[in-house]
Amino acid sequence: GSRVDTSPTQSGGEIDVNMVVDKVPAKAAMKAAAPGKRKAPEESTVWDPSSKSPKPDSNGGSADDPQISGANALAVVDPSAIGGAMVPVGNLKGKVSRGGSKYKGVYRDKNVSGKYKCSIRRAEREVHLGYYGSEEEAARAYDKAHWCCKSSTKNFDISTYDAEEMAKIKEMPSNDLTVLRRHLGVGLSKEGKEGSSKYRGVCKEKKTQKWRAEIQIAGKKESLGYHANEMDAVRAYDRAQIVVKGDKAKTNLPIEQYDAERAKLAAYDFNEFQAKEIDTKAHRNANWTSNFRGVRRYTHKQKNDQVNVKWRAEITVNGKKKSLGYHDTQEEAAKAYDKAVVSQPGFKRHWLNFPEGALPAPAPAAALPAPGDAPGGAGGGARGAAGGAGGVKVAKSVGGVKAKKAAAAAAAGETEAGRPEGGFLASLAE
DNA sequence: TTCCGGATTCACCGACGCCA
DNA sequence: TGGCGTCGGTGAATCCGGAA
Repeated sequence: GSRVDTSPTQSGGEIDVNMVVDKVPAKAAMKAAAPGKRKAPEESTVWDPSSKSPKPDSNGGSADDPQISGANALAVVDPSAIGGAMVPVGNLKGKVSRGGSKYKGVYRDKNVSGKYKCSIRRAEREVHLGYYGSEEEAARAYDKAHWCCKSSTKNFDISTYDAEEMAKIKEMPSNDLTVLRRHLGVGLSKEGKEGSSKYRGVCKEKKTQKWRAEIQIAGKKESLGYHANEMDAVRAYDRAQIVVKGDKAKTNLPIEQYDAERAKLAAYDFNEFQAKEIDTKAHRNANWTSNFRGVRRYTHKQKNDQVNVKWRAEITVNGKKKSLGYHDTQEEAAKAYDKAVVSQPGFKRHWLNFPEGALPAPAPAAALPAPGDAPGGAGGGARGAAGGAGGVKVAKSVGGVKAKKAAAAAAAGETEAGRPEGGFLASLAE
C-alpha cells in the first residue's frame, strides 16, 4: 500500500542526520500511490488508545518501526554509540514551517516575543504544551507528548532522551495529557525572573524587601498580605487558591501539604478567609474603621469594665483633626461629617458620604475649624468602600500640576493668620 | 517606613479556522 | 485528520503613588 519505509538510514553504524521520517514524504508517497484518496479503512490499523501499544502512524510510521516502537525504542540506539549527539528525526531538510520553526509542533507566538510555544492535537482538541526559550526545548516537549500519545518522537531521536523519564511518560495517560503537562511544568510559575519569586502569586517588593502575596479573583486583585519570608507568602497564596478553587487549586507546594486544613479552607468564602486568615494592616484596622469617610469606631472602657462602642466623626482641616461628636451609628456619624464638609468653601458633592441625597444644612461655623485646607476624613477604611477617594485624595483628583499650582496659589495668598485666604478649597473647586 | 490599590504590561492558555 | 497560525481572554507580575 502506501507504507513508507521510515526506518533510519543507517550505514556502517553511522546515522544520517538528514534522515526523514516525517509526514511530508510519507504524504507525498501516499498521494503518489492513491491520488485524491484516503487510505482505505481496511488498510488502516485500528489503534486502541487504552492500550499502550504504539499507534500506527498515519504518516507512515509503524508499530514495528525499530526506531520508535514502544519500550523497545528505549534500547534501540545507545546514545553513547552516537557520541550523545542529538539525532533529529523530524523534517530537518532545511524546511522551515509556517510557524517559523523547523521543528514539528513548535510555533512562534507573535504575542510572546522571543518565545516558542508548542502544542499537540489530541481528540480534535489542541493541547497546549507550554512556552520555551528555545525551539529545541519546545520541540522536545512536543516529542514527549508525542511519545506519550503515540509512542514515537517527531523531532529528535528517542535515544537522545532520558530513558527513565521517557519510561515514566509512557506510563502517563495518553488520552488525558494533564499529567504530562504537569510533568512539563505547563501552567506553573516562571522561574528566574528578576525580582520575582519562583512561586506563583508571590513577588518581592523592591521598596520594602518583603514578599507580597496576591491572587486575582474575577479580574480583581486581592491582597494576601506582606511576609518577611518567601515561603510564608507562598503558603498564603496556596491557601487562597484552595479557598477559591478547591480541589482544582494550582498550588505552589504539593496540595497534599494542605490536607489537614483543606476542608476548612474550601468551606471559606474568600472574604471570610481574607478577614480571618490574612493578617494585613487593612484587616487589623477593619475593626476600628468605618466604610464612611470621616468616621471611625471609638471604644471606651467604663469603670464597670463594660465597653462602650460609639462612632466618632472627625474632619481634618489645616492638618488638625476636629471632633464632630460621637454617634450611635456609622450613618449618623457620616451625616455629621457631611454637614461639616458642606460648610467648607468650595466643597464638592463627591466629598460627601451621601452625595446622592439632599445637601445637609451646613454646621455652624463656630463648630468647625477655620477653612484653609481640603477636608480629610479619619482615614483607614474610609479609603476602601468610599470609592477610594478619602478627603485628602480630593486634592489628588484635581491633578498633579493643577494641585501644585493651587497649593502655590494658596501659599501665596496666606493671611497674617497663617491661613490661605479664600481657601485652598476654593482654588481646588476651579 | 509600611501597606495598599490602581494601572499597566505581557506571559500563558484555549480555541478557532485554514490548509495540507 | 492533524499541523499550523493567530487571536482574544485571563491573570500574574510589576510599577507607582497615596495613605496611614
